Amino acid sequence: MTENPHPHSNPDCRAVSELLGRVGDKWTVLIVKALEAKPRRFNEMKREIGGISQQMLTRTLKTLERDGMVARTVHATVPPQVEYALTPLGRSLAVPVTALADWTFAHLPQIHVNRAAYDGGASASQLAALLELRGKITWEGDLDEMRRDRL
Amino acid sequence: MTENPHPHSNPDCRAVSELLGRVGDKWTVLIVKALEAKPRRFNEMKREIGGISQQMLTRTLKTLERDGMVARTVHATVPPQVEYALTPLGRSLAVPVTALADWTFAHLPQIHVNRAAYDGGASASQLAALLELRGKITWEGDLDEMRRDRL
DNA sequence: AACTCCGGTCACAAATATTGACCAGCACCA
DNA sequence: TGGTGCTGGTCAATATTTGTGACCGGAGTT
Repeated sequence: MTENPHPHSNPDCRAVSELLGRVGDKWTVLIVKALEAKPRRFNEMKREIGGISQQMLTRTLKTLERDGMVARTVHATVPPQVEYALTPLGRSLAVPVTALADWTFAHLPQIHVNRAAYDGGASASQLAALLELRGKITWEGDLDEMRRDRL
Repeated sequence: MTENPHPHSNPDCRAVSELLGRVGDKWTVLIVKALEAKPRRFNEMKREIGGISQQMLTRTLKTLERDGMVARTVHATVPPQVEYALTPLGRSLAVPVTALADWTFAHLPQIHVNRAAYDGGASASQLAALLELRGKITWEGDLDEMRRDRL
């Protein structure tokens, strides 16, 4: 309590952690990654990301817009198209976010093996063998279901 | 639809996004950052991070352990001490996570200005001026309260 | 004897995420 | 002329996650 000479002690932690919660958010990362390539329209992103609900997409985009990372442009065309693009700030965010996404992608198989091993050593070796053979998980959902059953 | 030559198209997206949800999680980031410096014990972390409930700390640590990023060691001493440390995988995760945390810390003031500006241009300029003068927000909670009032 | 710290777990309440329906306008197709 | 689908959303209800406070046993402290 009386001691906090740590580099990231309480006062900063609070504000940083709040922002981290948004910036490191699952959907935020995916949206930033998507917009990094090129600006997109609403449903275009929805389709590409896949698995995101309209509401979450709307909400996350609105938050990102508020934070000044995404610019929202309404083209008053026949069917009103709304284009989302990364601002300079958003583009600077894309750097660490991309790093995180790349790490995630690179270590995904390893983590699935770890999970299987943790959940029950029984079939873990088999799964590990499978992974060795295939180099990558064929359909990640299968593994997820397996672990859910065990939990 | 018929076109998805994108580097991160749907099938992978699902698995990646699930993992991103954990890896980019607010508490995960803070825990990894804390453990990056040195291994810690349970209540030690709880005190240092501050604002995390026991349950969330337990839960997050358990998840990290399952994913093989954190090693849990129980010292069967007089009061059983539990030490958490980053595994090699965890340490490799610390790299992008640190990058994200650093970005967050660096751009925190800017984002607070953006938010204030978005919420109501009225006091935004004043806030911006304040920020210019101080170089950093004195107490972030104040700004948060302001924006909450507006929403 | 009463209190506190250790590392949790449990049940419950509150916040948050996701689902699915719906909206209005226009285009395409038959 | 009516059915279908696309545009970018909003809304209510529900599922999931997160946070709260109490409790646990054992040991040391006062």
